[in-house]
This record gives sequence, structure tokens and C-alpha cells, in this order.
Amino acid sequence: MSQPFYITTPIYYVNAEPHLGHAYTTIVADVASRFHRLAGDEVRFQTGTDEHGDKIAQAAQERGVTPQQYADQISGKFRHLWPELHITNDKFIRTTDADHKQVVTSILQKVYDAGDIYFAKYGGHYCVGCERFLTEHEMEGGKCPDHGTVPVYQEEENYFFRMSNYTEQLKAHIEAHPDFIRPERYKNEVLSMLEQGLEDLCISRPKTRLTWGIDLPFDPNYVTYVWFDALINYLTGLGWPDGDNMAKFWPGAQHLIAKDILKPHAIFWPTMLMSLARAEGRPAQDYLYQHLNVHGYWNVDQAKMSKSLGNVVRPLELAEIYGVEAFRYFVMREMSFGLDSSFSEQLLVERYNSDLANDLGNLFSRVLNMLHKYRGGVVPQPGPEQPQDAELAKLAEAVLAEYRRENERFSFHKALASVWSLIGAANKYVVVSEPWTLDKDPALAPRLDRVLHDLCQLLAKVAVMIRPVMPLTAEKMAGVLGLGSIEPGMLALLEKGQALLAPGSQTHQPPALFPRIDTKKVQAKAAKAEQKADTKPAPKAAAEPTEISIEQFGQVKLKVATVLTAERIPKADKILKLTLDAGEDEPRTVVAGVAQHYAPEELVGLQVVIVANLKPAKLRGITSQGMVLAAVGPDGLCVVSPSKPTPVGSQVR
RNA sequence: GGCGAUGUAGCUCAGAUGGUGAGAGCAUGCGGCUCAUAUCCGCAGUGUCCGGGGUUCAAGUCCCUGCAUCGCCA
Repeated sequence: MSQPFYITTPIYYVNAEPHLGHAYTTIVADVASRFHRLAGDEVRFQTGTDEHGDKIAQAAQERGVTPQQYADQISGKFRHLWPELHITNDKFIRTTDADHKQVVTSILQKVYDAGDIYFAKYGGHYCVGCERFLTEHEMEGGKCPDHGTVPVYQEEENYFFRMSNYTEQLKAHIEAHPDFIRPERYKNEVLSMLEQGLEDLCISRPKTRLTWGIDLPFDPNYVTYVWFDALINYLTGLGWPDGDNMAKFWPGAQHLIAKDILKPHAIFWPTMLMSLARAEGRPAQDYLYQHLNVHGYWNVDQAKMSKSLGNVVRPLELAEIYGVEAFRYFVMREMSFGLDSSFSEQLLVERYNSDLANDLGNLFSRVLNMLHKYRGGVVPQPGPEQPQDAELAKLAEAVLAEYRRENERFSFHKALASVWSLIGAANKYVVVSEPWTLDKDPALAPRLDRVLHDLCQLLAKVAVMIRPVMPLTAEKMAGVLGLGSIEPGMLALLEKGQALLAPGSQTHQPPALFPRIDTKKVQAKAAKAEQKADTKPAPKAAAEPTEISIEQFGQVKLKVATVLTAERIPKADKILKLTLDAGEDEPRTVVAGVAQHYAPEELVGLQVVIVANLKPAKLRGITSQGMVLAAVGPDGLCVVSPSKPTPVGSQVR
């Protein structure tokens, strides 16, 4: 019996709604959980929400609700999303749960009693916007680089955790357990942080500044710093200190995180655990988790996300459009665990069509259709084995081994690639065996039996192996094959070489598992939607993010032009009528609002930058073909001009 | 500024300890089959293995240097 498997996701901070990143982490944890159940291991899978801290209190205040009400609301969104993505967590924990508060309090007291927490005064530059102290290095010209404000020098007394004391011990542990943090790149990153030495960790916030948190047991004037509070959830969820789950699951604990929270999980948390172990007089090994698994980011390609529907599609909406199964498959197959990946609808559809529809779906369909056509849907008694049968069986065995190995080390993409190599081999086996030819000669019936039998067994194996990623599809396949349900531990049966299907058993007509997506239709729809979008400019442009893409910028055609003439316009005291040479056949007429800052004669001969593709507009009866760029300073306008003489018509970019 | 990672076919990436003509999947082109969701199978490619230097009988693989991208730290 192998060790029980305990996997956690981070508890998600309830200052934002669930997005792709949250969904990915949780799907990975779910796949790992399902894999271990399939392998026959006992599994506990925990996720939840982190609900304390400044930002939550503030967001609640803005909405006129209490922090608890606000946290309840957002936490609920996470809780309800997971079943929709076929997530099978055993526990959903919240840092506002009563038992969690108690555990945090109790651990703080232990660590405090053991002397690892001390009280100290320190001063620093506090930025109100950032809600934190800035280091000297962070400030630029004495100002906060993010807010441009001068931080206030404040002195504050706080409690500190003696994290620095554990630097060497942690370093030694990581060196002795190279897969403590994986993939390796993150282990190296952590080691380099340790190399530079750790400081002690401030673990409190005075209530004068923040009240939304767990009180320090040894000083009611302070609440606990969110990380110290949050990390402990991994223990709370098991019923620390002496719940049954604690003894059973903690020894096999693995955490799963995105790379942005590496430091708290790879440094704060292990040192906290070492301190706790010391406080209880136990070896650190008793408390340190087994593995920290770190994954990368999804780069969402907004340009490619807007193709099908003409508006920006949120990644999670694609799960609704193309199905949760395909969505899960895509994220697990596409991302090399640990690295960043790009996410787009196009990539999703490509994976869907080639891997799911063409390879897997079609294999399933063709095999079962032949079985029904030639053998009434009954799994035949196999005839004698031939070399190509043995070869396929051997490959299946190798794939099974690789599948387990890669899943155990969180290389899910490789595990899936391996399964698909088997699917590819099966498709080839069909072509080489030519069942349709075998069927024509009654003397070849035993051969046909063999081929169909082996293909059915192979499909059963594939169904088992894809179950962690696509549970519904796997069950659908199993049902059609007459396998019934895929039970925990079934992977172990396969590894023992046990056949899953009994000759003589009846199968059912196959449905199309993954109907092919017609990309031409999608594109046509996209083109249409884009046209529509063009004629109807987005009304909420002002509310859009302040960043634009290079493509968006490229739509603005800027050119160098020389002012040929400039004249005042009667009854208009702000604008001048200019004619410009922009390197075109005809001079352009442009109206510029610079009359209060430039005399007409100052402008003649000057080189300026114009927006060349601006929609013409009538001002005071004059059609202006573009606009002249000018800097708007506190003391008036200043026309933008190239710093050296430049040929007219030159592009500005 | 310091440290580190990455840079291989149009795209996404594999390529222990240096050694037969540099690979896979997708996309592209051509051919074959017809059981199947116009699917499957085969063939064909193209690559200054980021640039420059060096070590070696031999380097994508080691060393130095430059560039680019990214990350961590300050």
C-alpha cells in the first residue's frame, strides 16, 4: 500500500473573481487526485479561500458590506465554480472558519512560547497607496514608484518570526531532497534566495492599521499577518494537531502553487513548520511537506481570443463553448508543467480537432463501428497472436509505465503525450491490419477476431488512462465498451497485465465523443462579427484598460509634414487653418487649435507630426484632414516637431 | 546593478555523461485506404541548432563573449 496522497491548492484570495489561473491550478490538483485514486492510493484534496487582510476589508467597505459578507460572497463563487469544472475536492477551507482561527492561534502561541517570536520596533517609509513599507531601494527620488507620492516615515512596533534562524537548516533540507521543490528551476531560485540570507518575518499588523484578521494570542492589540494565517490552512484542513487525517495524510503532503507565491510556500512555510516542530520537540521531518509543485502562467492572447464571437472571450467561457472535458484536456496537455504557456481559442480548437476528434474520437468510433458491423458488437475470443499484435501490446505496457512515472512527477503533458502515442499506434494498427479486408474472407475470421479484440482492450486501457483528465469521456467510453464504471485502483490492475474486457461481452453503439469543430465556420462567424464590431465602435472604450497593443497603436498613422501656410480664421480665436505638405499629391488642409500659442508666421516652414488617417471633420466650415500633434503643458501648447529635418511623409512610430 | 533561465523546422517544443546524414506533434504539399467524426496511414520537405570566438580528431551538446527574451533579487 503506497502512502496516502494529500494535495492542496493555495487558498485563493477573495479580492477577485475566479479566473483561468485559479481554474488551472485547481484542475491540476484534481487531475493529480484522480490519478492517485486510480492508482489505488488514498487521497485528500483541499482547496479554499483566503479571506483576511487589508484589501478585503477595503473592498468590503467600498461596497458597503462587512468584510465577512464580502468574503462570503466571493468565496461562494469559487466554491460553486469547482463542480462545474468537474473538480472533486474533499475539503473547501476558509480562513474565517472557526477551527482555522483556533489552529492559527494555537500554533502562534506554541512558536511564541518556544522563543521564535519577538517584539521589536522599526521605522520605515510607509506608502498609504501600497499599504506597506517601502525599502530605500524601491523608492525613486524619495517617492513611491507606483503611486508617485512621498511615503510617510512611520515607526511601528511589531512581532517578528525568527525565520533567519532556519536558513541553513532549510538549505540543507533542499539540498538533501532535490525534488522538495520542483521543477528544478524553482528549487534553484529558492536556493539563491537562501544564499542571500533571510531576514526575520514580520507577522503582525497593529489594529490601528488593520482589524480584519486573527488576533495574536499574546497581544490583543495586533492581528496576524495574512501569510502566517493563510499557510496554516494546510494543517487546519487535516484537523491539526491530532485529527485522524493529520496522521494519515500529512506525511504525504504536497502543495501546488503558481510561481508568483513561491517565496511564501518555499521559505516562509517550511521555516514555520521547522519552528513548530522545534516547539514540539520533534524532528523537522515530521512537519515538512513532501513536495512543492510550481507551475507557470498562462499568457492569454487577447487578439486570438476574440475570433469566434467578435468580443473578448474569457478563458473560462471556452469551457462552456467547447466543453469542460476538452478544456481540461487542453490546459493539461498544452502547458509543460512549470513553464509559461499561451492560451487562445485557436490553440484550443486545434488541440480539440487533432487530438480529441481526429485521433481519439475517430479511433473509438471506427473500432466500435467495425465491431458492430463484423461481430454484432460482441468482443470476440482472440485468435493467435501475431508480431504486430505483440508489438502493440508491448507499446501499451511501456506507455502505462511512462504514464505513471510522468503523472507522479507532475509532468502531466508528457503523460498525455504518451497516451496519445498509443492512440496513434492503434490507428496505424487498424490500417496495417485492414479489418475490412479480413472480413471478406471467412478463413481469416480468427485473425479479425484477434484484431478487434486487441483494439477493444486497448480502448479500455485508454479510457482508464484518460480518466483523471476527462472523467466523463472516460466513463462514456467505458460504458460503451461494456466495462461499467472505472473504479479506483483500476490502474493497478492494468499494470498487473489484467485484461479489462471479457471475450463474449456486449458493447454498445458508439457516440461521437468529440464532434469535429468546423474551423471555417468559426472563422466565417469571426469575420462577420469583426465587421459588425467595426461599424459599431465599442461604447465602453473609455472604461477599457489604459494599455493598448502594438497592433492598436499601429492603426494610428502618424506622418511628418511641413507647414506651407498658416492663417487665422475670422471669429475663431483658438484655431488656425494650416496647409501642410505631407509628401502627398495635394497639400492637406488641417485645422489646429494652436492660435492662442502660436502666431501663424511662427508655424510656416515648421515640421510637424500629423495624424494622417483621422476621419475628416468640419470645423468652422473648414474640412480638417487630420490633426497636428502638440504637447499640452501647464503653460500652453507646444507643437511636436522632429528633432532633425525629416523628409515629409515619413512615418512616425 | 547582481544572479539565473531560455534562445533548435512556419508554430509548440524533445534533444543524459560532446561522436553514425539534427528530431516529434501541429500547420503546408503530394500519394494511399475506405472501417470511421472529410477521419486514418505513408511520403516530402525547408532549419546559419541566436551572433562571434575558443577547447577538441569531433560541439546543438563544453568554455569565453555579445545580443534578445523572461524571471528572481536589490
